[in-house]
Amino acid sequence: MLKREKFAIFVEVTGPDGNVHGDIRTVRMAKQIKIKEIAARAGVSPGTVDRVLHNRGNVSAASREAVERVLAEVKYRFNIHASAISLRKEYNIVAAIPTAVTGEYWGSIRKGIERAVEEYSDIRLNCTFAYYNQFDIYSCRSSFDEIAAQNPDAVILGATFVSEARRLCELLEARRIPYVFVDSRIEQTRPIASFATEQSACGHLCAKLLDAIAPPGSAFAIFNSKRIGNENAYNMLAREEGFRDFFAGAPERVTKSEFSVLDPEEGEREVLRFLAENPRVRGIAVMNSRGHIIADILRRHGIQGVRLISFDTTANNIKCINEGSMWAVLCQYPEMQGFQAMQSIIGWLLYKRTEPAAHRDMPIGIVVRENLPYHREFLLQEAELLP
Amino acid sequence: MLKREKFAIFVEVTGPDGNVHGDIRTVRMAKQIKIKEIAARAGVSPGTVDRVLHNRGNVSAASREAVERVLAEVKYRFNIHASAISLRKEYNIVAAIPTAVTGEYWGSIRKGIERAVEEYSDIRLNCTFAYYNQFDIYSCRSSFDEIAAQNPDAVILGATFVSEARRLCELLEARRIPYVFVDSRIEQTRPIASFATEQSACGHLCAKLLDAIAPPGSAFAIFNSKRIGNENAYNMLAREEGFRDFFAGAPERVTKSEFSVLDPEEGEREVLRFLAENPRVRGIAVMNSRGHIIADILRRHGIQGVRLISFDTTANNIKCINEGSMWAVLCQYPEMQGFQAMQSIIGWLLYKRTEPAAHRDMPIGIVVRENLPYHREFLLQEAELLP
DNA sequence: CGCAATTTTGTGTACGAACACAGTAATATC
DNA sequence: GATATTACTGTGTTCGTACACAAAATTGCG
Repeated sequence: MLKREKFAIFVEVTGPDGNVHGDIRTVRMAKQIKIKEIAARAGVSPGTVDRVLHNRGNVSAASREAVERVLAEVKYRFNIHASAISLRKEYNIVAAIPTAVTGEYWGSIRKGIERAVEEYSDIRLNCTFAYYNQFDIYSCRSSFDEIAAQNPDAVILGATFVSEARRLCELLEARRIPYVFVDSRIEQTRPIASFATEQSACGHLCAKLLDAIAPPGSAFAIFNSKRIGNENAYNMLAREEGFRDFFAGAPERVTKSEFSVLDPEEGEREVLRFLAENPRVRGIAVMNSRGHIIADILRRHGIQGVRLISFDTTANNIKCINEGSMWAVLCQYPEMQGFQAMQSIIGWLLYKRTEPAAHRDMPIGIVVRENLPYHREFLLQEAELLP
Repeated sequence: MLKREKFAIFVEVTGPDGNVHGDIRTVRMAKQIKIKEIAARAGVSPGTVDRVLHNRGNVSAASREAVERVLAEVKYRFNIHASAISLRKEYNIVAAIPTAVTGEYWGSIRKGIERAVEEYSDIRLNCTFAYYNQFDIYSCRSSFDEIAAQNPDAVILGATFVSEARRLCELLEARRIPYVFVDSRIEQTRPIASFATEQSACGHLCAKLLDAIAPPGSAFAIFNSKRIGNENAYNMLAREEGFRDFFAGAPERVTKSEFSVLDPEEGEREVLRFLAENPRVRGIAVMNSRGHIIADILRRHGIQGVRLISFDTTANNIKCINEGSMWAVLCQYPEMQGFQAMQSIIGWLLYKRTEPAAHRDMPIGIVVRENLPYHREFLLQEAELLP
C-alpha cells in the first residue's frame, strides 16, 4: 500500500512474513513567525516590537504588555541571518590566557578560538590574545589590568590564578563586559559561560584505568613535576584527590613522588631512584601534561611492566602514545573549549542569548594508541602532529 | 613598557627575574569584499557579478573575464547571512535509515539529524524519515524505490544493504540529487560526504582494552548475537577482523560463540554453557550493541572476573556500565554523524560548498563508568549556539 | 486652556545577496 | 534599412531585523 502527498512519503511495505516493515515520519518545520506578524497581532508597529524585544525602552506599559502577550503565545525566535546582517558592528574580543604554544594545551585552546573567528567570518570579530606567564602571578596581573583598562566587547579568560581572575571579573562586571572561562570555573564570579573538565573525575578515571590494566594488588604512583615558580597547581591537586578517592579502601597502594623538570638529569635520577625503592609500583599517573618525560625515561631504560597515564593530547604525549611508552592520555578537548567559548560570546553579543548554560563540563576522552588516529579531526589538531 | 593603539593591547612585562612574560597578538579580520565592490572594480554591474558567481549564463566573455580577474585577486567569500536570507527556498530532505528507536543507535542518528534541522531553523527544511527494516532487504528496496520516485533536494542514507544502496545512488546521481552516507561508506558511489567509524579499528581497540584489563595470558571470546533474518553483518565482521588482528600472534586466545536473541532463555543457556566449557575466558567482546544481554546474564549469575566490552551508548548499555556489569562501550558518536550529515547537506545546498571532505572517520570513544556522566554523544560545536 | 517638553509610536532606509524584469546592445532576417 | 530576435546588462525589489528620524500622542506647567 502506497500513498503520496505533496511531499510526504508513505511507505508501508508488507514483507513476505506478513509484517509491515516501512514507516515514514515527516518533520515539517513550523513556519517561523516574523516581527511584522507579531506587530500586526499586537496592534502596534514593528518598531515597537523591536523595542520590546531589545529592551530599548520608550514603550508604554500597554504596548509592552500587548507585545509580550503575543510573544508568549508564539514563542518567537530571531532570524539569525537577518539579525546578523543588520547588526553591522565590529566586535573587539580579548582572550587572556597563558602563553599558547602550538601543539600544547593552551595552543589548542587558542586554535579553537581562532577557528570560531574564522567560522563566523561574516561577523566582524577582532580577537586579541593577551598571553601571560602561567607560572608568574606578576605577569598575569599586568596582563589582566591592561585588559580592564581597554574596553573590549567581551573577554575569554583562561585563569590559572584565582585571586587575579576574581579581581578582573569584578572590574569587567562593573563595566558590564561579558566574559567566559575556559579550562576552569571560578566561584563567586558571574561569567556568561564556562567550559572545563571536572578534574577530580579525571583523576578518578585515571585511577580506574590504571587499576584495571595492572595486575591485581599492584601499587601505583602519582608523579608530579616539581612546581615552577608560584605555579597554581589547583588542577593537579583536584586530579590527585579524585585519584586517591578511587583507592579510598586501600590508600597504602598509592604513593606520591615529584620529579624535577628544570633539571632533567636530576629528574631522571629521582624517577629511577623511586622505582628502585618501590618495586611493587605497576602504574604511574602524571597529573599534568608532562607524562612524556617519564615515558622517555621508562623507554630509554627499558623499564617494562609499568604503565603510564598522563593528561592532554600534546604533541609530545602523542608521540609517546604512538611508540607505546605511554598507555593512555586523558583528553580535555581544549580546542572544543576554545571554540565553544567564542561561540557563547557570539551568542551573547549578537543573538542576545542571555539564558546561558552557565557551566559546561567537558567530556573526558580516553586516548590510546588504537583510537588516536581517529581523534585527529575530532580534536581539530594539526595534521603534522599526528602520524 | 606599555603602548596603546586604537585597540590592540601591548603588554610587555618585565618580571623580577628580568624576563619578558607578556605577549599580545591581535587577529584582525580582513574586511570582506562585497559584490558591489567587485562590480565596481570589474567595471560591470552587481547583477553581472552575480551571474558569474552562480554560473547563470548570459554573460559576455569580456565581462566574465573582467569579473573573474577581480575575483582571483580578492578571493571573495559571500556573506552566508545575506545569502540565506535571500534564498528563501524550501528544501525537502529524505533520511532513509533503519527503524530508529529512541535510545538506540539509529535513534541517536535521527536525533542528530533533527537537531541540525532545529539548529538551522532559519532555513526552511522539511526532513522526511523513511525507515526500513534493517534485517529485511525487501523493505529496504521498497523504501529506496519510493525515495527515488519523489524528488527530494537531498538524501541522507543509512545503508545496511550495499547492493540496494548502490542502486539508489545511481538513480540519485542520474537526477543530480546530492546524498550523504551515515554509518557507512560504500565504494563506487559519489556521495557529497560520508560519516562512519573505521570498524576494524574499533575491533582492534576493543581487543587492546580487553587484553590490557585481563590477567596476562587470558583467553577471550567474541560473542555475537545470532543473525536475525538476512541481516547485513558487515560491520560486525569488520570489527571481528580487527579484533583477531590484535591477537594475530596468538590466535588460539580468541574463541567465538553465538547466542540467541529471539529466544532469551536459550541464549542464556548458550552463554553459560560456553563459559563453563571455556574457563580461561576472562574477557568478552560483543561486536554490536547487544552486550547488555550478556551483561545481565553475568550479573544475574554472579559471574565475576569476566570483563565485557560492547558497542554503542544505547540506553541499555549505559545502564550496564553504571551498575558495573559491563566494563566499557565503544562509541561511534551517532548523534554527531546525523548532525554533520545534515550540516554537509546544508553546506552543499545553501552555501554552495562543493569541495567536501568526502569521507570523515568518526572518532572512537571509550566510555567507562567514570567518564560516562561527562560523555555527551553530541559533541558538536554549533549545537550550543541555539537553545 | 495653550504651548512647550517629553514620551511614545510609526515609517523609512540600510544591511548583502539573489533574482525577476526591464532595458540596451548586438545580431539575424527579410 | 527596418524590424524581429537574441544576447547581454543594469535596476529594483525582496528577505527579516535594526535603528535613525520624523510624526503623533501624552504630559507638564504657567
